[in-house]
Amino acid sequence: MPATIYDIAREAGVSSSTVARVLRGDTKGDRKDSAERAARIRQIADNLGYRPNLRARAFSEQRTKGIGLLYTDDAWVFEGVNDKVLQGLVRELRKHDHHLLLVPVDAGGDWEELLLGGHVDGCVTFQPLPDAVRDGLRNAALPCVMLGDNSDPEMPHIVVDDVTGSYSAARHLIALGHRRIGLYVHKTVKPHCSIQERFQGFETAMTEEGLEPNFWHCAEDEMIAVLTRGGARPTGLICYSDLESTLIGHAMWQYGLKIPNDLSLIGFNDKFATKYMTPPLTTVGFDANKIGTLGAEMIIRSLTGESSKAAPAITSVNVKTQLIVRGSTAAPPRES
Amino acid sequence: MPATIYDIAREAGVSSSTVARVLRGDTKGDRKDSAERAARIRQIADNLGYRPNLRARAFSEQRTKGIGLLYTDDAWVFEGVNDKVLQGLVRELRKHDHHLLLVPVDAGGDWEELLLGGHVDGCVTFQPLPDAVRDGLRNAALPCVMLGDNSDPEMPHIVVDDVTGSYSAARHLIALGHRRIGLYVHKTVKPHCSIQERFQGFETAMTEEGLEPNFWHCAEDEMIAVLTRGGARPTGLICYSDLESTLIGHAMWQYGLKIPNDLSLIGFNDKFATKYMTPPLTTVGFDANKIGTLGAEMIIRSLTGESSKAAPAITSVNVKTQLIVRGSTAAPPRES
DNA sequence: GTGAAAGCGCTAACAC
DNA sequence: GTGTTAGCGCTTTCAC
Repeated sequence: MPATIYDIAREAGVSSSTVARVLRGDTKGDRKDSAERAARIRQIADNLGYRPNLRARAFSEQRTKGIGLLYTDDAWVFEGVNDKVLQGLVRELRKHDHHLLLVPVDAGGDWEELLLGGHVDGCVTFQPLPDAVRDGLRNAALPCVMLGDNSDPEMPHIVVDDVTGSYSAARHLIALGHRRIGLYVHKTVKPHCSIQERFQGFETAMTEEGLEPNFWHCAEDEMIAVLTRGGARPTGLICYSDLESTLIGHAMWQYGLKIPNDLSLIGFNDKFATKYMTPPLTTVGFDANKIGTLGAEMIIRSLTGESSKAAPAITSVNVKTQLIVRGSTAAPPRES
Repeated sequence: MPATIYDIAREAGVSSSTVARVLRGDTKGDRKDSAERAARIRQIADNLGYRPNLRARAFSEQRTKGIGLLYTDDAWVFEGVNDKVLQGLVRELRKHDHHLLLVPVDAGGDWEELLLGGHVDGCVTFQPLPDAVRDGLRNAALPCVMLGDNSDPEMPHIVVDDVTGSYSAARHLIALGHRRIGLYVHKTVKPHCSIQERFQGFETAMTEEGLEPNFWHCAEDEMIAVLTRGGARPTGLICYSDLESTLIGHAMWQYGLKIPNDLSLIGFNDKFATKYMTPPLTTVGFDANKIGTLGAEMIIRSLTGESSKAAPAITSVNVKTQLIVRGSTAAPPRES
């Protein structure tokens, strides 16, 4: 049975409130006798191996210091760059004495009791939330920060500067001499802001040059069929993420086509493995860890409700992207 | 202000315990008046949007239904196959009405208060724990299950059948005609059971054939130097994980050497991307999701303390491996 | 600076 | 089957 403040109080011959205050460090140490008493209390606490009971504290303070990470798609959370986001998020939350809970919120997730029962003080999301969840959070007035998603204009969010990212990717291909360039999104990626914005940057670059912004949102087979047909096939392809790049790169290899000779390929996210692809992948990177760190700060801030002060709550952050040129892009093949 | 059982009790004109009982479903419904009253209570609870306060419940029940995932190395948790383990773990825990907390336990993790303060009922680990953490858990009598690690013989664990996995990998290479075969572990991988056991299976296969079980535990540069020297270099390499395979495969490509023509390569873990490598990687796979699922069941069981009954507590599970033969292995080059 | 006491919302033991 | 009551261990007020 772990020691409580009462055990300490009894042994020290003081009241429990004194113990609580001392252990909280809420004592000035003006008077000499007080300081001595405080030292003794601390000593006793130490001897007894005292740890504050966090369940009791949570009950009393009416908060758990827990943040829920809400998600519907397992693969999306752990694959790709989101692992880095998650790392940054957890670490930063711990610094602020908070912790992260993994909460699937889809059909089988059984999220209602957990979230609305007050087991978390706030949430963070990686993906657009199901409507039911969003309404639930709103009713419960649970603060929420969206990471890599701005599907709900009322919620604070952190997104990647997708427009600039895809713009620079397209520009890179154009500079190499490509004219038939496409943007490819796998059909399993649900429509959301990132797709739109990556298209927008791409489109801008293309129309600046009077080129057609080809767009595909389909299964890989379909995309591959387009890439392997003769004649006016694309010579450059910007992929929505490194996943598409992997699939396409692999298919090209199967068809005996070379990257970058036959097709220049650009990915998105710069996940770890892409620099070891054959050839290493040119990709649009960004500081994923920072997204997590910033996200943690934002949710913590909205918990403490600093928004009411002079500084208004930060509601939108845009993380810069950077094109990382590696071996998967080159001048297009000569027209034969 | 959310409704409590007292609000419901007042409105229904009954006591709070009756409300609690009814909402818990702990009522037989024998008597007619009771059933009616129960229905009315449920109705009122519904109208008031009642949710049980989990903080209060946790305080009262002296448990949070939270399980901590303890780790020291961020990359290790989220990279590789552990993402699948994690998915299985979270989902299964949710089925049992528990949830998962991510808890870094290294120097900056600040884990003590969280774990020893009773904010979790048990733990799961992916890696050997720092001694301080292990002692802390033991003192606090916190149940713990180790996943993919058996460094502490006193703790229940789930491991992969590494011996058989590496044995079959070696056997595969031998059958293809290889004689100079090595096992490679990256130097960043700390010595632990998996390394030993993968070596053991490998060694057994090699000595059965009177071959030398070459072993390297070093940086990739060093390994690559060995692989690219002339003469008696290895023709087959079994890698500790898919990471090593990726690094080595990439280096071979840089040196203009072909896989599998110049070197047969085998990975471990069968992570998603390996089947899209060029060439697709032959690898030792296993059901990572199942490890998570089983792990969840084990920790839940140890929480409810079923071990005291007739069935003894399960303390060790071995997950089967399977060699997945793809394009990265072939007959060795002819001796020139 | 200190102590007494109320309260957080639920569970569980007990008397009716 | 129902109501009463006593905790759970902390925080927070309010006298002193």
